Amino acid sequence: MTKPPLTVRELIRDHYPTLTQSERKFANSLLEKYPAAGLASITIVAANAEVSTPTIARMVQKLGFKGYPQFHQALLKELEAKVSGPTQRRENWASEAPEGHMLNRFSQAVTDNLSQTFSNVDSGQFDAAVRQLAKTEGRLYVVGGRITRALADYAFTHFQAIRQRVTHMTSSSATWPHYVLDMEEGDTLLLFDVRRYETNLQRLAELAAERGVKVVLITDQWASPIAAVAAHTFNCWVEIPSAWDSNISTMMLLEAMIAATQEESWDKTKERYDRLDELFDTTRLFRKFS
Amino acid sequence: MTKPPLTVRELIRDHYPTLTQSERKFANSLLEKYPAAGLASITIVAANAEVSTPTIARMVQKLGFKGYPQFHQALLKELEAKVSGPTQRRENWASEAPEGHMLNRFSQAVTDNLSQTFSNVDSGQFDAAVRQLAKTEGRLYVVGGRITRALADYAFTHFQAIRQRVTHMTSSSATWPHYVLDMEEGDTLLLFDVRRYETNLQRLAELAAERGVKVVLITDQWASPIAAVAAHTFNCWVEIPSAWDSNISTMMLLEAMIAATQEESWDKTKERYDRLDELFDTTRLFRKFS
DNA sequence: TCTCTTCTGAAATTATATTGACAGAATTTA
DNA sequence: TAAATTCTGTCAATATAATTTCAGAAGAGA
Repeated sequence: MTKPPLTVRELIRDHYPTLTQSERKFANSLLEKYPAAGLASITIVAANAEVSTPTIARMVQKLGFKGYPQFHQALLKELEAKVSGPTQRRENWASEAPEGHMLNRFSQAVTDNLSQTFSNVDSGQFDAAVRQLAKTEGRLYVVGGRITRALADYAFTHFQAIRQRVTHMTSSSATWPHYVLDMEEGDTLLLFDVRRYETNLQRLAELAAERGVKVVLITDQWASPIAAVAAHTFNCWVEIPSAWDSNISTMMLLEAMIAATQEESWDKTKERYDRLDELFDTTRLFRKFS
Repeated sequence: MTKPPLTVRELIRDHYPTLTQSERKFANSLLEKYPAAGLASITIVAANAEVSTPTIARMVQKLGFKGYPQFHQALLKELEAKVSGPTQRRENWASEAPEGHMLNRFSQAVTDNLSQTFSNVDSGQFDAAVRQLAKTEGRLYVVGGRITRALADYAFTHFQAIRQRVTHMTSSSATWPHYVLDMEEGDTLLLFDVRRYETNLQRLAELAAERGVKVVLITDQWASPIAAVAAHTFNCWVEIPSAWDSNISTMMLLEAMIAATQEESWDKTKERYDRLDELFDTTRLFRKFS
């Protein structure tokens, strides 16, 4: 039988009647700013509650802890559990595959990656990057590396539908100088670089930055060296149980950017979409969706 | 002028490029359990991240703190501010972006899609498809449509690393007959088709199936008509708050398949990977990952 | 008011945390 | 491959934290 570990909050409530005046002073101060008010050193905590350190020491022993460090640790465990708790919500959507099946291992890794990636995006940076991507006065160049070429391609296809003046720089770096020649201030370079970082891409980014082009970099959690010259950098978590890296979080961030860019300039975009639809109907390339 | 107090998370993000390997080890462990992993004593924190205490001390100084205690205090201040702030019941893994922000709406939609997709995969089908994809006796053809071309490209790049005899059929359908001419029994066709389904792709699938080629189809939740001739069909949920469809779940399934295929034939694959690595080293195209 | 009991914090003691110096390991560069 | 650089952990020193002791303060009851 596993014992249910009481939270410190509950412990305090239980022992409150037996606490002395100064001890209550501390108890109140902790409950008010829980758990932060209990996570500093005993000295600081005591000063904040305006009591002496022995008071705190005696009280945590009353609560059942061996000493202040143990009490501190208990608070920390609680906090940790709270933060990592929701991740376990994944249980719901595991498929019927057996425990160690690739599908389940994979879903776990992907969930973690997405979670990490999301919580590390700075929404200010994101908004700024989106505004940059929506700037139709300048040209938008898109480029990726060996693996991320596919993502660049995906980005290109979508951005092309949203706005004008989009260029996909082919992955053959021999042609890049021609593009650089035409780059000018106000242009944007959307660049994908995940490990193994490519020196070609770095050169390209440096040249572009020199010419006043704003570089939007999408990279992995370890950050490509290009971050040094990029106007906006985004880190995506990419680790999976495999010899290579996953690009799902990268794709997710990219799609979020596309969606936001579209929203940013919906008036202009809507018309483009309608015209595109018409064209598809005309060419009969696609079946009508039923 | 009020100073904008950067969060520790932001500080880490800003300094990440200049961090050393062990410092990143700690940075990752902290970001993973933020802020709990940084609120114990330097000794404990170091042990948890599996680095030495001086490493931590050096790093927090890099971040701009005078010493570990100052760093600890900064984390605590953040925690305190968060608890007393208005956004107390923040959604689990949403970033710090406001409620209705695109990032948060997007994360919700993506989570739902992945969840749906996962719980609708039949692990038997999955395993069977993987076995088919790992069959190196036959040739593996990969093809996608207007949007999914990028996914096909991604699949091609990875499968090419894993096995021999892989062909990416370009999206220009004019060239397809040439490929079909050479298709024979035992070959595999990995095909992506999401709405709007493309008639070209359907023709192609029918022709291939007639010739005894096993078709592995990755499509959306409404299923492309190609499912009728496919040996294995997988449905991916693709709806997001946008005028277009998301391909994150599609990508996820694809990556899971690649990972499983690689596992299936790891003995053969490992050697290919090593050789590939050597080649990259030789060409110096990529930086060594540090 | 006095005395007894209980509580509290100053100070001393002990334990632990933090930092700095250094040398070996790992990595990059020539 | 060898030299130079950078990184990383061990160890010692120093500082700080936690605990214990104890004398005085505060309150309760007579």
